[in-house]
Amino acid sequence: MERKANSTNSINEVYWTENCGIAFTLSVIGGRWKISILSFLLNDKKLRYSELKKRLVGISERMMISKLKELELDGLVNRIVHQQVPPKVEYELTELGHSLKDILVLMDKWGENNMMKIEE
Amino acid sequence: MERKANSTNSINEVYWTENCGIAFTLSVIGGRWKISILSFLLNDKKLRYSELKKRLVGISERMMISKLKELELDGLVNRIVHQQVPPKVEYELTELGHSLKDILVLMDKWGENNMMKIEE
DNA sequence: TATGATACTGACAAAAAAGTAAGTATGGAA
DNA sequence: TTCCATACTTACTTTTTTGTCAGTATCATA
Repeated sequence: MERKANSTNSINEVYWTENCGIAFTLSVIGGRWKISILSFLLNDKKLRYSELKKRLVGISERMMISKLKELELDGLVNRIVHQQVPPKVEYELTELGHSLKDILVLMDKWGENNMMKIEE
Repeated sequence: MERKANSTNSINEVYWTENCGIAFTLSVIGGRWKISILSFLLNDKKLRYSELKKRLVGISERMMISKLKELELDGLVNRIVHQQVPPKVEYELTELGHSLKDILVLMDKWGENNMMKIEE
């Protein structure tokens, strides 16, 4: 979570995300959980925190919150808070989030088609 | 490099790459360097190890080799060895590698379009 | 006989990402 | 008055990825 601003690692990442659209896109959707979150929101339109968590098999509270927060900060998802107890918070894609649809669909197809060819 | 086969981390990754095309695709092109390597090979057709390295600003020998090896193992690049001294080794995309073109192009466009909207 | 060019290797260290476990706040229902 | 459900927090540990640095092999050429 804490990034060392001038580690070589960080310098390299910044260089590439600033100079390459693909690297930038990857920085936004990369990692273990973000694409799964985006996919579920793409299908289900709007989901409560707890509903999303149920779908994300294996995820921990910490990852849930931290990835949702990153996605929100990046403007890909909206966080809708209902003032009630117990709390109810829903998540949905923003327009920007929706604009990733083509990429996600293509990636899904490619994966489905080639999973069997590549044995990792 | 060494993965603990039954860490939760690894279990989660396996679960998602096996059950989700997108996650699988991400496992193949994710990380700091792979997409850059693929992009350069997509543009330049065929490149020597040293030529590729020059383009990959900031990369170390270790990362070069290890990422090239992974890409080769996954069947995305061909490694062409010329029997001569000093050594000459060229890398090019396979057909499978080329089939990622649409995804990479879309990702590039999306990144270029949205880089300014998202300030990280 | 030493040097140079190229494509690597390997042991180790730092950084980043992911996971664990135990909390907190709220107000209505039992 | 204690308990419950939900959406988080927080401090800490483990795992994974990335980077550093100093090698190695080959043979033609100087």
